[in-house]
Amino acid sequence: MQDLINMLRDHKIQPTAQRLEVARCALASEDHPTADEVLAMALSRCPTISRATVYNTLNLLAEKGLLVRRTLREGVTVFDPRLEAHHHLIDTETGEIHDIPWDSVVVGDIAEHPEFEVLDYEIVLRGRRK
Amino acid sequence: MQDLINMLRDHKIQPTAQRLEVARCALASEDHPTADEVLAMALSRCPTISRATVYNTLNLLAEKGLLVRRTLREGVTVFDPRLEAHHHLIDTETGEIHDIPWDSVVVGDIAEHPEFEVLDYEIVLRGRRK
DNA sequence: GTTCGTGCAAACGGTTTGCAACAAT
DNA sequence: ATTGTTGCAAACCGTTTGCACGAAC
Repeated sequence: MQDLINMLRDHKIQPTAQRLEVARCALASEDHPTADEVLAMALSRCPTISRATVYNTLNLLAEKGLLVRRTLREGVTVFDPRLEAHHHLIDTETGEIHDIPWDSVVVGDIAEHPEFEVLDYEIVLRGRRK
Repeated sequence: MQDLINMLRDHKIQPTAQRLEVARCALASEDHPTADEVLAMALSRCPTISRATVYNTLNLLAEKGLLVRRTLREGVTVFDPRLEAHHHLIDTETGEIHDIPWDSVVVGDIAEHPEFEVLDYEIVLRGRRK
């Protein structure tokens, strides 16, 4: 708890009750929650929190580098608390997003592109439960 | 033109004027247009076409396998007429999406995942013009 | 008392849907 | 006559924004 407060302070975010709750839910999540899913989680402990505050806070956390916004699902933005590079596997049946360690996919070489300098890449795998 | 009609017929799509125009715009596109971008293109030749028809037709074409819906941009679905496997490079400055040949990225090995059978994967590269 | 964060409601943008008019067979 | 397609408008859903109230320094 105190850790959370310090983490927010370190990133120049004033720790309020609502922000702490949003951060707690989003940063601890093993999933890749949408804003509405974070709202649902947060409401149980913080029954007056509003959708706007959740959106504002998630965007603030993303802006300050504590979360990453990702476009892995159609129509919604999901928030990813894992900051280390990794890939994603999307369950084709349920839509669930799972993290894949960076090293579990060996990318040999990315051919020089004549016009672009490649800064970053990410692999999206799709699969189904065995 | 006749080719287009046949292509639609082959996929059990009744070729109407509007559908031909949407197909023409979307399938010939080098870009990865959004529905609204297709609408804008289609309107010049087919001035009465409606947004609903464009959406319906694009979804129909995707359903029948002539187009692929992709979630490469936040908030919008883009339509991709390239059916062969390929990757994508997103210009971090402009947001433009470019196709990357499948072979230009050598993926060595995807580690066996204990719980999932990987059916498919795709690489999203991000970069900027040199 | 000023600054900043909150909550509500309205607005917004992309997308889907219900429905009445309309072809086409 | 039946079937399927169009265009409009309304609805929908995720997200952002304007604004007044309220808390904290």
